[in-house]
Amino acid sequence: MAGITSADVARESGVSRTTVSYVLTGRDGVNISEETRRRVRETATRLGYAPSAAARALRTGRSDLVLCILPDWPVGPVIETLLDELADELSGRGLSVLVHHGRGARPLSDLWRAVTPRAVIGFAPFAEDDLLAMRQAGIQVLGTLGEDRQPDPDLPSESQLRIGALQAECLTVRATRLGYAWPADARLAVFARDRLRGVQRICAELDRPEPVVLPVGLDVESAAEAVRAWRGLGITGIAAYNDDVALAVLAGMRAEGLSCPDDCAVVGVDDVPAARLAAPALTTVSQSIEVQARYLAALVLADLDGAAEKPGHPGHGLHLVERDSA
Amino acid sequence: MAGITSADVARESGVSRTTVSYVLTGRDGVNISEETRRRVRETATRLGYAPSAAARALRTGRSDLVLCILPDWPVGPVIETLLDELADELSGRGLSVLVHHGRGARPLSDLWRAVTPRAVIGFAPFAEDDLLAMRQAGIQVLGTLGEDRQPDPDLPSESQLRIGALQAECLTVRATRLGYAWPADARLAVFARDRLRGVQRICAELDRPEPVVLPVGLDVESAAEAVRAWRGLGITGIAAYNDDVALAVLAGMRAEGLSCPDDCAVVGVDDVPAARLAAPALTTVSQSIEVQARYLAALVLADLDGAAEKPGHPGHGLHLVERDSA
DNA sequence: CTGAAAGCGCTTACAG
DNA sequence: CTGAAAGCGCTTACAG
Repeated sequence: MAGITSADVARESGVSRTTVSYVLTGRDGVNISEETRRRVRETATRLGYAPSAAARALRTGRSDLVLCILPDWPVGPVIETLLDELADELSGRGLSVLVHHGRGARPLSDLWRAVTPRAVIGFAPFAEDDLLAMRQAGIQVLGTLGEDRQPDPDLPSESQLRIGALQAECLTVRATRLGYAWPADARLAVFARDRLRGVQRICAELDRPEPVVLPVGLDVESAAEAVRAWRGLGITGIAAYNDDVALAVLAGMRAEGLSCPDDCAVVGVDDVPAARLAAPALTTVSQSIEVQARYLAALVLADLDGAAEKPGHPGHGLHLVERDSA
Repeated sequence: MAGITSADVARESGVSRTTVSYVLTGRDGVNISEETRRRVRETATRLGYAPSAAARALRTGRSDLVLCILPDWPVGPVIETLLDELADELSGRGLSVLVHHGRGARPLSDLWRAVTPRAVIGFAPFAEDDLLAMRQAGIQVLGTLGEDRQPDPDLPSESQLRIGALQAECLTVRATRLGYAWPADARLAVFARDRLRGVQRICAELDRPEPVVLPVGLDVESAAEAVRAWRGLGITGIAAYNDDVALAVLAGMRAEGLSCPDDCAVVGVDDVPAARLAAPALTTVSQSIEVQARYLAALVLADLDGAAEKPGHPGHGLHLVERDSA
């Protein structure tokens, strides 16, 4: 039992709970003597008083939390960094970021009610009724990239598309026929689909043949098999779903005695630490996390402040990191 | 405003709020006709009623949340998987896992009050007063590996020690003098220290010279510099802080024209996907996440059930994954 | 400038 | 078998 309530602070400092509340929540409108304010604050810290968030949430209908809903698989260092930066950005305004892994696997509905967050940021689309309920409860709902409209599941994400396009633009400089290394983990298919479409779009624009899609697991065997197949088709450029998959392709080529980029070029996505350390160093598409995090934070804060106009979208912040593999 | 309260459900189904509460929280002690139960439940779902977690938390002083406090840097795939498994394990009992990144950087005190969690799991030591306050509030506080005692910051973590020891045991088979590849990121020093101590302990036991500690950043340059220095000292086995650092060492050796494991063996930690894809495939120490997650979940649930005895510790679940680099 | 009082939505003894 | 009522701790019109 922590047990220190605002009533304790009031009694101890000889004022009413009203005054305690006014002093502690910092309402400037009310005139309270500087002396009283000082005394209340002093008592509060002396008693170790911290307001009950549950009571406050019940009363005001809102907490100081921002809830991030992640998919139910390990999201990798990029998202992790994003979360971290977002938390930093928001903590200055008294907002805490809470992350829930496992969207999809576990029911979401209870969670946002349990937290009554100020905003919810989804890293994968929400179910229609979840979305509606959150909106009705007055919660700000944001998509990954600050897309305020709920992304239509059938509509490709513009930034995923851009990722694939950047990969293809890089590869088509030297390669005519492209391969696409599809991730083995089925849960990644949503993103893979859109990235692949980006590759396809560029191929179509340049009148190149369709990219040949092959699944690549995170082991040498699986990758070597794909590499052999691509090789047989005369393919000399591979766009991989992400760096992990790209690293597998590199290992597969090595196992097959092929040299990169001479025999075949490879481009990844994410720029994980291992990318620059690979042999050859991996060319990859990187997202500038800071920009993204700052934009997300700005959106949340704009809503918090009841700002009329939203901050402008900073663009996708994607760029190619050219190294040796392509 | 969602606005559907238990009162609405009560009115709509012609019973009192008491009855609604009894039916929905599933108290078996009270005798309520099956017919009434059915009607209440039906009305609740029809109206889309979900109890206010804030009110429930205020009333009972407890929510159905388990709060995990992570350090303020990207924790890597191992912890991510652990979190995910833990969430799965706990969701069966109606508990949701919420993760907070950024321990240290941002104030913790407000957070656990805002969430009133059932349990808090810390992946880095808590401040003494935070710990005290949480215990006082009746919150179960657990360490990373289910260590129920608050780890003494000056006392090495037994499992970190074991990690280093496993690395050293593997390397000392062939190498006499060892090097330790220390992570460039200062925030990792807490763990690096204990892993290094594990290496030192084995070296001492075998009457080998002290390992030579050198910082290694996640780039070829930095690693190559360290490799040259170790080389000059006649060192032929390197224990790396984790797989990322080990990959850097491998890249550094490659840059220096050295061959692994012939010129020098390397052992990492974590078994990230890139480890098995490296050239040569990286020998590494792996933690069995499932065991760890299940144990953590069991601890939380035992407390929830008011069990007298705690589940037995499953051991550290560490093992060496032998591949080609050592 | 400060206090008494209502009410957020729930759970739970307690009385019928 | 079911309901009226208290109370969790807070905020905030409202009245002095």
